[in-house]
Amino acid sequence: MTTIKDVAKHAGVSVATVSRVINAIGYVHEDTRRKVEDAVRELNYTPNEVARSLYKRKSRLIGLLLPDITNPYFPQLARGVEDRMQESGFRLIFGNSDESKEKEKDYIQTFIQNNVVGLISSTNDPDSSAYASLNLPVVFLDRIASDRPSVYADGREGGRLAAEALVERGSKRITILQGPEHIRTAQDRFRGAAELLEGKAIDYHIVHTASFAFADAEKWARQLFKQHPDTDGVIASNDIVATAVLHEALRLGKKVPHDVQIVGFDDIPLSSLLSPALSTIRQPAYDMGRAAAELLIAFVEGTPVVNRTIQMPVAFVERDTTRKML
Amino acid sequence: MTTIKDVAKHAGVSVATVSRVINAIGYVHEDTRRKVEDAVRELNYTPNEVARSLYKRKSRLIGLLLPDITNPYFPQLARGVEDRMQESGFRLIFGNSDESKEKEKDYIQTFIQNNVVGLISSTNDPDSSAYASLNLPVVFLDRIASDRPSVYADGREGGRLAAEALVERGSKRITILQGPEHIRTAQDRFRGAAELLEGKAIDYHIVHTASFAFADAEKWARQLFKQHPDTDGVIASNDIVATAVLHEALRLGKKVPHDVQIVGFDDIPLSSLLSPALSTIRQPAYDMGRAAAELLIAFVEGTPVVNRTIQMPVAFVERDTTRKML
DNA sequence: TGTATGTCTGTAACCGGTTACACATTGAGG
DNA sequence: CCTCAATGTGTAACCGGTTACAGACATACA
Repeated sequence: MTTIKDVAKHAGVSVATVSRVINAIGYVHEDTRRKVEDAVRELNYTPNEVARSLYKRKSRLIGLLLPDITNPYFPQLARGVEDRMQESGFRLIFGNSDESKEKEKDYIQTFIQNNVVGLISSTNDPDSSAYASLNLPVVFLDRIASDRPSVYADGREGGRLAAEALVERGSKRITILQGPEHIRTAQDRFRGAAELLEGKAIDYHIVHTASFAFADAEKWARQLFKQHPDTDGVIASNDIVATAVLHEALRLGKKVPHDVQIVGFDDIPLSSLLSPALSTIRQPAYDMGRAAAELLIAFVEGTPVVNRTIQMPVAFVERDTTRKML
Repeated sequence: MTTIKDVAKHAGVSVATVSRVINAIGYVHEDTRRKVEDAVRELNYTPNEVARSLYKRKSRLIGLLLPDITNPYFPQLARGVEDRMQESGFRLIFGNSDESKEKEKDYIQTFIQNNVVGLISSTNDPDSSAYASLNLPVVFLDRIASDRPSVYADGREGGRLAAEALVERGSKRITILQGPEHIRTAQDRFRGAAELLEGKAIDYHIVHTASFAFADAEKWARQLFKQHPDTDGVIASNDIVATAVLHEALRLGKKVPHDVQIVGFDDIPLSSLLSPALSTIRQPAYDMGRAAAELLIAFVEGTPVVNRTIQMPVAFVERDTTRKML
């Protein structure tokens, strides 16, 4: 690899001068600058980021920690983060945490060891000491942290919208699948839906669920229709679970949306491709990723930040698992 | 941050000794070792990877370059890579190339600047100079490079299996959606299918497609049924395209699989969730990711490697877009 | 003419590790 | 008791950048 010394020798100047040229800092004579630039070009030189990072104690790397990139919701978040970071010349060190504190700690550890300048995380426990003790800017994505920077969607409004959609379209006996208790955003959705139904004095039941995995979701779907066979409206905790419910309903010979209406949450790409296509509450995942990146960059670069927590809007996406309104 | 100097002072030894203890290299007296270990624990010290990387000119970082993590096929590859790398203590710098040579070069550049020890890439042009001139181990994933390490699925056999499945199940007028011409694996699938149909002297048509994106796929699906309305069997270049074809067929009022049979390629998670569920040729994406990581690790660590190119088996997954055989 | 200021450049210390080398100590074997 | 190898430890150079500082020179101004 060619180093700054090679360039210096080739251009007949000192390394300090080369450094000044590359970073466009301090005084450099026009002629000298040209000589150095020529040398850089001829030797095809690019500075070693590691050496830079060592001296400055700062890299151009950002840590990104997601539960599981295989879950169709997260690639969009990741892509949003990546695109925005890329625009400002930051690169991502990426890890799947599988919601394991152990793995999370491990990753945070190596992030620090690699001098990352910031961290974006979708952890279930933003208030854990692992984050509090970090003297690095951290942005929580799709998660809510008390009093720490975060970007998330308005789950409560989403829950409300889902419930409202079902009620308006005539569901009388609604079942809410309550998402994992340890995920605050999931609980917000649940709360929003429950509040609206309470307000309208509509009868509803709750089925508890503990994860967002499809394999588990099938189990809860079966349980749902066994416990509440006369349900005519289901609010699922996300689109994966909604898909499982849809499948189970069809398997039981129910007509969707005639016999049962179903509303999901997230609007993952899959949702529009199902038959019938899934009605759902859309979260702007890609934009949330971008927003989180934007926020982190502001912290890293010391730009003043007005809103440290950003709540993104949600919207009801009407497809074919809810009845058409006249 | 606590450095090796702090530990040395705290333990009353030199930095060299601390280094020896951490790396378990050279002679260190038992008592000294304990003192150092205590100091490490008390100060909660972890070595700075950047400094290490600078001296050794090698990091514990691997570059991973995928076209687009948002495409549901790639997260599984990525996850396979990540899991295997994680087991050996390597971390990933991740980038989306969008099949753009520009972005690819950019990423490769910064990978090198960050002293990555290896690179896994799903590029469309493995033989480009950008890779040839690299003096880094590179493994091509889901792509075929002439004479360079790569991991991919047996596309030709896959194409053959797809065609065979349709023929066995009675399709007489088959249309093959030929995938993007610049993607070798896609062409292999096409070739495999065409060969089998030639062999059986079955009439078939070809519709050209240029990408794997869903929006485009819908267009080709419409074109397909317009140009060949009597088609009773479709071999799609991947599951995304197959999904679009399925939608279009249903929209046109065709019964699937009675009127038209459809076979996809990849077996992305979506496929089993469609109604009717998609019959497809399964590629073991997760395992391919793992295999690529495994191969790269062997190169990095200098382990002798017997097979530099690994072809993974494919299998026909029978679901509901093909007729049941008796 | 003397001094201050601005321009230009190089030397060397520094970032936090690793390791070559020198040196001291110990124990075994003759 | 001497020699030699094995063991244990520290000093300092090195990785490839950045930057504080000093010195040289030119120009402006009193």
